[in-house]
Amino acid sequence: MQNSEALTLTAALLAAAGDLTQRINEGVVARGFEGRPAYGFAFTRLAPDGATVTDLAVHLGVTKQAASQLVDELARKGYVERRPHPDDARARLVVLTERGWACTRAAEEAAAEAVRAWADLIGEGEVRVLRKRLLRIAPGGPIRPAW
Amino acid sequence: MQNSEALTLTAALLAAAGDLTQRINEGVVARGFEGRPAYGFAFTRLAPDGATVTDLAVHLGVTKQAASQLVDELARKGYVERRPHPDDARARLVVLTERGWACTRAAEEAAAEAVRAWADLIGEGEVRVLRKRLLRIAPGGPIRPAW
DNA sequence: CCGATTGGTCAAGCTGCTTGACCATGTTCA
DNA sequence: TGAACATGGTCAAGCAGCTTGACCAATCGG
Repeated sequence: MQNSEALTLTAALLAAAGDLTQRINEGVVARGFEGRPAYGFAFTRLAPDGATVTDLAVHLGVTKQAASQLVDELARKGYVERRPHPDDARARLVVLTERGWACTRAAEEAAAEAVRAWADLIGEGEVRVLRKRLLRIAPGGPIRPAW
Repeated sequence: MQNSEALTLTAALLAAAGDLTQRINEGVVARGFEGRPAYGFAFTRLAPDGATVTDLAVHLGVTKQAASQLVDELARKGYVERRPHPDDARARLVVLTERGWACTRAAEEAAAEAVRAWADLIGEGEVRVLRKRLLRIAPGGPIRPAW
């Protein structure tokens, strides 16, 4: 492989990720929620049964202070609540509110819609393959701004 | 496709892009250059014959002020020079210095090395396919932080 | 040849992150 | 048991990298 092709691949990855992220956010906003892209990725961690700020920080690849600020923001907008942790009095469990669930569903819808546009370009099967390869390559990579 | 899979795909894209970007930057630093990931993407635009600040801004998806600041930074570190533009006295042509070329080559090497690690995981052919699909999907997407 | 456009910079401000300090609770082990 | 250390969380301050706004010089278009 020629050298510059590797940089091209990186640029293409960034472009694809940025494109998708942007479309999802626009879709969420269009559905009546205010937010920035980070919300969706936070939701995927909070979704099942909630998580602690530290959990969230690890998932997003930021400091716990940054995660705490994000939670503040989400709470201020009514998407999440901080509850006492059942097992550990130091910790607080961050859980989605009803509105938070609604926003999560909106994000999933918007994401599915954006991906559908890709499927029209390269086929649904190829999209699935793409996803599979990527998960294989960077399983635990940071879900963060790339630069 | 189930809804949440679309968000997973996005996360995987971000993770892969972030992973690769990080590795490249580390590789460049390890080769004795100081820099941040944006440099590499700037270089790909400046590489052949230079470019104007506005060109660079479009390529990176930022304002021309931001691009100008980046050029300041690159110039301060000796990677680029601002020259008068041959055809347009308003414009200035930003060109790579010898050190800039060296850093560009280092970035390409580091990128190739990082991608090689992927080839070990999914095969070189698959990497090529991946690149092809991505270029098809988001040809002119913004080369920018995703959120 | 004059108004509108384009390339570029300066200045100020803001957002989202970081580092550092700190407190409360939990865990470990002599 | 209790002293030392580890862990979850917040508050505060600072900073990097971007934005908006204002402006100047050069070019283009009628």
